[in-house]
Amino acid sequence: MDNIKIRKRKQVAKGETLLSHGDIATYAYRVESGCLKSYVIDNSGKEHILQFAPEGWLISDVDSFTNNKPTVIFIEAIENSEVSFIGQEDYRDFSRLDKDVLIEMSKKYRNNMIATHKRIIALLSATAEERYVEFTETYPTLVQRLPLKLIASYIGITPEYLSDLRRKIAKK
Amino acid sequence: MDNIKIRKRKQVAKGETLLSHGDIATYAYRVESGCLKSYVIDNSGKEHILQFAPEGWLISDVDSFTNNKPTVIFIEAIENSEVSFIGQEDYRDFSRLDKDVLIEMSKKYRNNMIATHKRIIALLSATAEERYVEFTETYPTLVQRLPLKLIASYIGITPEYLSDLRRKIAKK
DNA sequence: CTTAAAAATTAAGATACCTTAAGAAATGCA
DNA sequence: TGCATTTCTTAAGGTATCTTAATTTTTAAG
Repeated sequence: MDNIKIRKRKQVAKGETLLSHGDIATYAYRVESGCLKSYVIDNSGKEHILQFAPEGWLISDVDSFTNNKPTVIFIEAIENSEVSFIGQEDYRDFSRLDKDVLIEMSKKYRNNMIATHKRIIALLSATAEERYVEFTETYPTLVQRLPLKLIASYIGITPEYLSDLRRKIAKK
Repeated sequence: MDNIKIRKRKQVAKGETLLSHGDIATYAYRVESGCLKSYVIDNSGKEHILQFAPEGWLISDVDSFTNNKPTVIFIEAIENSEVSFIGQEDYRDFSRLDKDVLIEMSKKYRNNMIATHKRIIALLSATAEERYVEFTETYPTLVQRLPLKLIASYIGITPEYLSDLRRKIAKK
C-alpha cells in the first residue's frame, strides 16, 4: 500500500481536518512530513486519540475506506504536514493487484494487527502509569515531539492525571 | 488461512491449555466445535480475555506465530472443543502462496484489524456499561453461551461490577 | 522583545470501578 | 435426586482516575 505509483500530494496546515465523523474515507494518507492524528469524540464530547502518524506512516479509517461506509473518526494535522493520497479505487479489487503488492499489503495489515493487539493488552491489563512508561519506550521520538496532552489522550487518561503520574515517577 | 488443506485435528477438553506464556506459537488453531479463549495475566495475577473463538474462528498469537518469538498470552478451551492445526511452515514465505490464498489472508487480517480498532475505540471512549451493551449486541450468541465472568473479563471489568451494572440496566 | 495563546502543573473534591467477603442460585456429575 | 462446584449477586469500604478551576510555564506570532 506504499510505493506503488506517483501520487497526488498536498500541504496540510496544523489544525486542518482531512476526515470527519460521518464522511466516507475516500482516501488513505501517507504522511510525507509532519504528523497527523486520528481520534474519536465520545458521548460527553471528549477526544480520544487512536493513532499518531508521523513521516512514513499511513493513516485512514480502514473500515470506511474499505467498505465505503461513514466513518466515526476524525483525521487532523497536528503539525504542518505534507501528505500523499491513496485512492479507494486501487484497492477495491484485490485480484487486480500484483502479487508483490498483495504481499506487502498483507504484511502491513499483519503488522498493524500485531501492534493493535499490543495496545489492547495494555489497555486491559496495565495501569495508567505502566501505559505511559510503555509509550515513552515504544515511541521515544514522539514523546519529544508531541504535547503531553495528546499522549495522555492516546493512553486513555486526562492530561492532569498524566501530570500527577510524571511527578510521582520523577520522585523515584 | 482457512480452507487450504486437510489438517490434523484434535479434541481439547474444557480447561485444557494449548499455548502458555513463554511458549512459541507453533500453531494457529481453527475451532471446529466448542469454544476457546486467549488471555493475558497481569502483574497482579488477574486474567484479561483477548479473544473468544467459537466454531469457525481462528485463534493464535499472530506475533509469536509469525515472528517465532515467545508469546505473552495463553490459549485455553472453555468448552470441550475440537480444533485443527495450522502450522507456521505454510506462512513463512508469502511468495510461495497462491494469489487467492494471499487475498483470503489479506482480507482476514484486514477484518481482524477493523474489529480490533473497534475494540480500542470502545476501551478508550465508552463506559463499562456501554461496552457491556455493545458486547451483547455484537455477540448475542456468546452472551447466551458464556459465563458472565468471562464477558466481564473481555470488556475489562470485574464480575462483581458487571453484576451491579446488570441490575442497574434491568431497573430501567 | 512583547504579548497572546497553548500547554503543563497543582490541588481539592467527586465518581467509576475495584476488593473483599459472604450468601444465593445454577450447573454438572455421581 | 443429591451434593459439590461453579457462577452470580449483594454490600461495604477503598483506590485509581476524573472534574473543575486556578496558577505557572512554555510556545509562537507579530
